[in-house]
Amino acid sequence: MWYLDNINLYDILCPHKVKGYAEKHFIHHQKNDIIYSQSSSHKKIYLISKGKVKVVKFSDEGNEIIKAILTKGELFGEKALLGEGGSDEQAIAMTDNTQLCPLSVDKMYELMRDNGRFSLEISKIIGFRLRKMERRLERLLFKDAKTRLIEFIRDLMEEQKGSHKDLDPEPSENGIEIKHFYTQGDIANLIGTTRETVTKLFNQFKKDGLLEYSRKFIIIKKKEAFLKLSSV
Amino acid sequence: MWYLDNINLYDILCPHKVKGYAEKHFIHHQKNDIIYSQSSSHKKIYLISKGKVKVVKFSDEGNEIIKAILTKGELFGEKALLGEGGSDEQAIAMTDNTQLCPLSVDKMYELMRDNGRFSLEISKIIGFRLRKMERRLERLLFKDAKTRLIEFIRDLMEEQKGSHKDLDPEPSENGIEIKHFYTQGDIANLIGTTRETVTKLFNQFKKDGLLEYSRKFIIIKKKEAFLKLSSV
DNA sequence: TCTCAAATGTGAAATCGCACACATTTTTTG
DNA sequence: CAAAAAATGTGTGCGATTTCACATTTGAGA
Repeated sequence: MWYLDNINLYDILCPHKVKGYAEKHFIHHQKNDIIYSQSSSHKKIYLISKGKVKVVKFSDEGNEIIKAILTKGELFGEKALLGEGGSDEQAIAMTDNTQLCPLSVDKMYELMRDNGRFSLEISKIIGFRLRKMERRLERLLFKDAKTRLIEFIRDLMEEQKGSHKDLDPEPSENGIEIKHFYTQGDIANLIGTTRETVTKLFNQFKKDGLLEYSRKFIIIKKKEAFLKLSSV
Repeated sequence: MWYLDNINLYDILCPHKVKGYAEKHFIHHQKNDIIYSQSSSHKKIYLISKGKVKVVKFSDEGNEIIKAILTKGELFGEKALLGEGGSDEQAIAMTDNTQLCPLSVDKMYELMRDNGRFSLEISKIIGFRLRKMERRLERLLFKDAKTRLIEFIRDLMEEQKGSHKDLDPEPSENGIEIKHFYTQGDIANLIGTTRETVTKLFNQFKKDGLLEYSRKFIIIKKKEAFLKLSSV
């Protein structure tokens, strides 16, 4: 009962919404809008109700590191809970008509104080994020670029299988179709390599008849053979 | 008031301890004892009251990845809160006479439900861990091994400055003395390089008169020059 | 105090994937 | 629909690290 993996914050925030957080309190953003950058000392946490959001950080040298790409039902800006000293993290809307439910840190504290279930869910969300980060780090440390790409795709596959249990995730006709919204550059960033390397790997896979790549879909033709390519 | 960076869970757990968690409920471990490995389906969270604990994960190939090295006042095993599906993480005592205060997940939930302040602190602890992980990842992505080592040492320096405000962290006599308990192998693991590379870098630094290295101490001779070595 | 395993030191050879420099294709936007 | 901007495709040289193979030192435990 408490051990649910799929958290739905809407359920928890619903009563909160009712108590005066009507529709008009949602905020909307267009593609590439900056929702916040740390410099503007933001003190809000956001729950995504529509669209996609990219949380990034720019290193001193101007490199972009993608911390997370989030969609409906997910939460970001939770670092505001930690108080000052945050890095210059930015949140950017990736789609038009991105709809967010903003919560001030103070409101957040209030909710956490009053609602045990809510606090727990927040802890879990941050915990899951930590776990994901650890996986990313682990791969970066021990696997080569090819393996990292394969595991990234495998994760995509499993996430998709998890979220739409109703949909058949495996139309045996053409292979396994994975819907996605990453550019090769994004993928490169997430797995810690260069865009060029990702491109070359995808084309290698394609040439070997293992998968098809397009902007919106990855189709795994030969799952077993593909997964087996990972080093060790 | 809520924005305290240094969290002391003892303050929060004290009432809890009083309510029946007397001294006898602490558990003790000797060096290299395995406190838990995920396989044993542990359902506990631990607060360290004495000693040091290393949380590691072994990858499929048997490589060790150090997730965290923790000391008094810090908390681990919090992934138990997330429910099943954890990786095969292990926690190992690094020192003799390591003293821990174990809390069952259920007790934890109970505490979190009843005590808003407590929940918040837990969220913050996990949040700080996440932030640290992100820093580690960022460095790994964009900095070379030398820079990573320098920044690792700088972090050590700052942590030490932060925790003992009473102690003078800078005996101008010889330089800045940093107490530590890492082997070069540990450091290599934490910054994502090989032990050999760390050795060579330390010796390079020593040769250049920038620092002294020993098992227990690192002494920064020329802080400015040393920090300036990092690439950009 | 002696022993032995763990930690540290060092060099030579091998290499992954990055950086760079473009060409081509696709998508967005006015 | 045309023009500009993003995203993708591809080759080449190079360089920071890894790997491997040992030597030496340290310190914990018996």
